Amino acid sequence: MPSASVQNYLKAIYQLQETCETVTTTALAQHLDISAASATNMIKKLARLKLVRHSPYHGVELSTAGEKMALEVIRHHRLIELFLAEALGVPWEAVHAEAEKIEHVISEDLEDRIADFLGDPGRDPHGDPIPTKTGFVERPAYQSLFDLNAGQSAVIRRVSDQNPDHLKHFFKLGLIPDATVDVVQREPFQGPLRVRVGSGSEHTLDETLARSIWVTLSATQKKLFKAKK
Amino acid sequence: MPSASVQNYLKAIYQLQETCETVTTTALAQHLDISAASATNMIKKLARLKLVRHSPYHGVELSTAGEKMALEVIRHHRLIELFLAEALGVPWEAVHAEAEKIEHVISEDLEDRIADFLGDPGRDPHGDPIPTKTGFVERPAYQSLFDLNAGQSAVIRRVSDQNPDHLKHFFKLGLIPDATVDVVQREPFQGPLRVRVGSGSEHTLDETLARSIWVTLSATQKKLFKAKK
DNA sequence: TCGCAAATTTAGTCGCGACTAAATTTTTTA
DNA sequence: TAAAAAATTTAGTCGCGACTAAATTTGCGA
Ligand SMILES: [Mn+2]
Ligand SMILES: [Mn+2]
Ligand SMILES: [Mn+2]
Ligand SMILES: [Mn+2]
Repeated sequence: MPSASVQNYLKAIYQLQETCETVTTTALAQHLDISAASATNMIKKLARLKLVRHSPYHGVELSTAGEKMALEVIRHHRLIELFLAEALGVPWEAVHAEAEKIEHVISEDLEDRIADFLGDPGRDPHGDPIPTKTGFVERPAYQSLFDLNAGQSAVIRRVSDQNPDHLKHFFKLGLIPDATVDVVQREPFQGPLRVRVGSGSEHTLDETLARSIWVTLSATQKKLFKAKK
Repeated sequence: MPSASVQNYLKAIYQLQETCETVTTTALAQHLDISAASATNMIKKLARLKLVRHSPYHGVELSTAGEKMALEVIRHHRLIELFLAEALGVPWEAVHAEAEKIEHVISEDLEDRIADFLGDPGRDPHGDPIPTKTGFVERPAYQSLFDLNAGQSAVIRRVSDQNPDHLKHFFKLGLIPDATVDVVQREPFQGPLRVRVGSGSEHTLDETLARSIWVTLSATQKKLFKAKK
């Protein structure tokens, strides 16, 4: 039974590993909003516990045990998010903060009951995959909405749950998992993006927002892409 | 936002005050399963925070602010117990341990949603009254099942949720709030008690068990009592 | 390749909430 | 009512997880 702190560190390292192969002390510190010295401290502790491999000055990497533990916390987190949304109607921009605390205090039995209640769901409200009890998790290769070109059409698969204000905005615009978006216009030089949501309203998204949304190209698009080749 | 420790101490003091007027350091320490020195330490901190009045060597008493805070935690605890039982089918002997941890991490908004979901309930699964949001709580004058005499009939109002094994046993025997019990036989000298549950099976309860069940005399009994006078 | 800036680690400290051992106060009992 | 016992507080320590300031290492640009 690792402390809530250890759990949060492992989760953070896991999440950072999803983008960068090796996680730096500074990245970890920034992600958790603590000092770099504190991060070093905990990294050394995690290394002592064989939950990470630490190459001093060069970064940190989860061990098999560490990754397993991270996935357990993430499973708790995402199940709780979905449960709060489904059972209690907690709005999707609020579930993350709530789950961030509850994830550390529920028993395995409660975890199982929640999973059962939800029918063993595969995704949390933001489209993030929920790891299985056995520690397996999907790693779908999505692309950022920001990387699309004008004229392309895509299906939203996941949105970042880090910023409640962004989430609220996305919800209002209908930018939620499974929604269809067409890139109407694309400004050059990392400029903003104009999208049509479903077959309805059009909205402008700046880089930060567009980078918080991950999509897959819709079927017709993929065909087109193949044809070009 | 007081720490979970502070919350647990306040709750413990509140619960001890329900029986003894003034709470001793030792009683508090035993209740929380910590050393007396640790209790003294925290008592001094709570006194500094104006949450208790401390008369050194003589005991501790909640201030108005301390009682209010205790009731907030207790409200969380009992709402969570009932919610886990109702929404997820967590058995009544398990809800207490689970709520003991979750009570410290839910937001006010989540508290409200849970209360709403449950229809603003008055009692937790063990029959304990749930304080209102405004800090009001019933203080019904029940009597212990152990204090009844042979021939008396009563309705169970509340059972102690402290011991999961006892709770499991009570449940198996049908000794739950609103059940009717008749005292069939009463051994002298604090001896065990024989009761009929509902109009069904008979069971024997020793002192500890019988003292964990609180009842009100059933209507007919009260009449009899009046008549005698 | 050298020097500098950035990243990282080390050293030392703090608050929290626990502990044990010892001192003190209160209560009980002979 | 004085001594013994019990309860309580004080004194000092510890692990945890944070911090700042200082030292060290790394890597990059001139
Ligand atoms: Mn967390
Ligand atoms: Mn999420
Ligand atoms: Mn608690
Ligand atoms: Mn209860």
